[in-house]
Amino acid sequence: MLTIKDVAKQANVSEGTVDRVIHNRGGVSKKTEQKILRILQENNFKLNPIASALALKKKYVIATLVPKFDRENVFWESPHMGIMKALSEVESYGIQIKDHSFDQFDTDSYLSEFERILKTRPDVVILVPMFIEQTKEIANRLDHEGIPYMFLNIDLEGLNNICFIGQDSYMGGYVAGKLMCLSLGKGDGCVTVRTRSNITNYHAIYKRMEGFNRYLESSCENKIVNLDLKVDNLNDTGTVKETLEKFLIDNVHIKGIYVPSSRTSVIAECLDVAFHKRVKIIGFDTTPQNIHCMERDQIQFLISQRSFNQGYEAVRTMSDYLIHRKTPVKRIYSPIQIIMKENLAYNDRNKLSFQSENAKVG
Amino acid sequence: MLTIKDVAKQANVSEGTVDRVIHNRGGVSKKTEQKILRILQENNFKLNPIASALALKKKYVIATLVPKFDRENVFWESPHMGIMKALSEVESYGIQIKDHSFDQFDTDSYLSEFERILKTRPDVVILVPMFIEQTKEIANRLDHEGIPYMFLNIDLEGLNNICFIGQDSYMGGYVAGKLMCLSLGKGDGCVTVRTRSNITNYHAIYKRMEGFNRYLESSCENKIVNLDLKVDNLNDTGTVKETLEKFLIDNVHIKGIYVPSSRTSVIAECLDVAFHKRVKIIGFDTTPQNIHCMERDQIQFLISQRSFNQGYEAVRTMSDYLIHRKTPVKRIYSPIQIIMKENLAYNDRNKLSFQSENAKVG
DNA sequence: ATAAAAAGTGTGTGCGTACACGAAAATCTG
DNA sequence: CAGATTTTCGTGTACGCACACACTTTTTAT
Repeated sequence: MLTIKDVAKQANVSEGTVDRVIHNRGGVSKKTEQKILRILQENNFKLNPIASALALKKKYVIATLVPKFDRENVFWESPHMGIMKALSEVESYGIQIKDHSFDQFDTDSYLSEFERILKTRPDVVILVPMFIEQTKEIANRLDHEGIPYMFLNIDLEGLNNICFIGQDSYMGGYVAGKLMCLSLGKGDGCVTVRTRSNITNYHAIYKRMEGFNRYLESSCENKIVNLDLKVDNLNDTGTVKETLEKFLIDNVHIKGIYVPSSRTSVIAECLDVAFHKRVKIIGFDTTPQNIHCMERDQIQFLISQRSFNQGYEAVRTMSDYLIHRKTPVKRIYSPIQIIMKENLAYNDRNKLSFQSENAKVG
Repeated sequence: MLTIKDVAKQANVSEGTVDRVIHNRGGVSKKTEQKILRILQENNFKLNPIASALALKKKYVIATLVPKFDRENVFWESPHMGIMKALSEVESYGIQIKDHSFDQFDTDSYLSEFERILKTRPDVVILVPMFIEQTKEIANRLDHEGIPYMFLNIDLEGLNNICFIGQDSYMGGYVAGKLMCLSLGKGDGCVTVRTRSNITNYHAIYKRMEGFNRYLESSCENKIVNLDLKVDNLNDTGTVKETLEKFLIDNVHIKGIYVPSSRTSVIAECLDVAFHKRVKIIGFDTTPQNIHCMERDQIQFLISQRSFNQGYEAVRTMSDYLIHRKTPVKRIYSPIQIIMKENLAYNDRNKLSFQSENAKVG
């Protein structure tokens, strides 16, 4: 492998001059520059990224703004772990992460946590744009301050984010629709369970419903009819159970339940065995609770989005952007994974191995 | 971040001594060692992997032995690209790759290429154990020479490989069985297409058939019967078409075709439109040809295994093993991905982005 | 006291980065 | 046009951190 020293020797200049040519720092005569560039190209010179990283003592700060996770809402733990995994890989390149979290049901906490971020003046921000209006405001401020930002998991259009990493929600719903059609027979129907508490994260949920309905209308041979059931509060399992079972008793042709959110397990767990024999549940994301239900045959399909990887890639992408000035593509779509009991165990190995690594340390 | 220098200062010894404690090189009195270890632990000291990599000028050679790919058998291109992608990431750590390939229908080329590998005396070998008997011989030789080796994509039991990376073929078939059941109705049947030319790669194919049959027997409500159809030579599309269409005409209840190999497209492409309306095809791997068929609704499902990632992870795992002495887990299972037309586009982004990166350069 | 083994030190190396500084050329001043 | 000043071009080198080998000092055995 050719080194800067070698190039310098060949060009009869010093290492410093070669370095300045490589990084376009100026202060080199055109003649020398051409000569050096020629040597670089002819030998297909590549910087040794290791040595480069070591010498580069510049520090970068990435701020993250991601919803809190807790026992009830565990989904966001996974991207957060991905972020931490990526951090462990890039921190020796001078990348620091200041992670901030907010209550996904409270716009104020979203904004106030953002204010804190601004004060620390990070180099870039990775955020989950949970609320539309507030995000517009935030984006505006960031544009004004000249701080680049990327959206994680949720996509909002018309803003100047340099990148989005996440699933195409519409197609996620579309795939769910196909799976529902496959699972049901002629004359069967299904129901979409909507929760008021999820209106905050309206965009993704809405797109998932839209895609689902579109498939049912356009491509389903059996002409399956999809009804709508509103549930007020998912934490009040008693009422959920009551509402749902009453609905199922009133509508005997319903053989499928579609839950366009990651809290599918709440629906699955409140149903009695008899109903599980009758209805297939299709939902989203492989949270521990959902996995638990799936293992016990209470959930038929989950559409998963490698959320661990989303966090991981977000940080890696931003690090590349900061260190190597590599502008990312505008949208990085996560795969639409179809998870069922039989392939569940082979999913998300990255996350699992990261967990066990950390377990060893702690 | 604490450095070796800091630790040395704290412990009143030189950097060299700290280094020897960290790497257990010996030559340090117990007293000093304890003192240093205490400081390391208390401050949760971690080596700077960047500096470490730079200082370590040891070179490692990884030899790979993977089937050739060409227009007819394009599957193996994908793991090979993964290998190259990983190489680009680790070559500055002193990792070199000598890649060797063999004809997957010719045991002699397998063995002779292996002989060449042995002569170069690599530090480790990554190989696709395509032939059982010959692989036993190879494994023996490697054991004898003390060269560690790992299996890629195909698993053979009872040998001393330090690791296997690939799919659980049995479960892959099992999942295919479930998808077949979902796709067919009561009274329908399906057929498994076997090719003689694939007997070489007997193991994986066999396991896929086994898993498929097991699902049909044990868990399929509709009691779908699976027949067997042998096809001599997949390259002779005329005969394949004839055999297959005759079979389908003779067995009108057959509504599904199961192809337990990556050359699913060959079957799909030889069928006339009329048959495509009637039968659903389920196969393996997202080769360009298979993708092409799927986009045109000629293939219903593909079980995919992230083969690009298999190659990638194989090299990364071995690099970790060589550089950090990190012993890998015995089996690293790839996900069992369910691919259909609707989620096809979101699959294997890694591979695509690697392709486009290389396109820019070339 | 001397040899031998053990313990510990000092330093050059890997490679790119960036700054302080030197040299040469170009521009300006009277 | 001599001399001073600025600009342009280029050099030299300390630094980041771990590694490993040659070397010196201390301890132990003889």
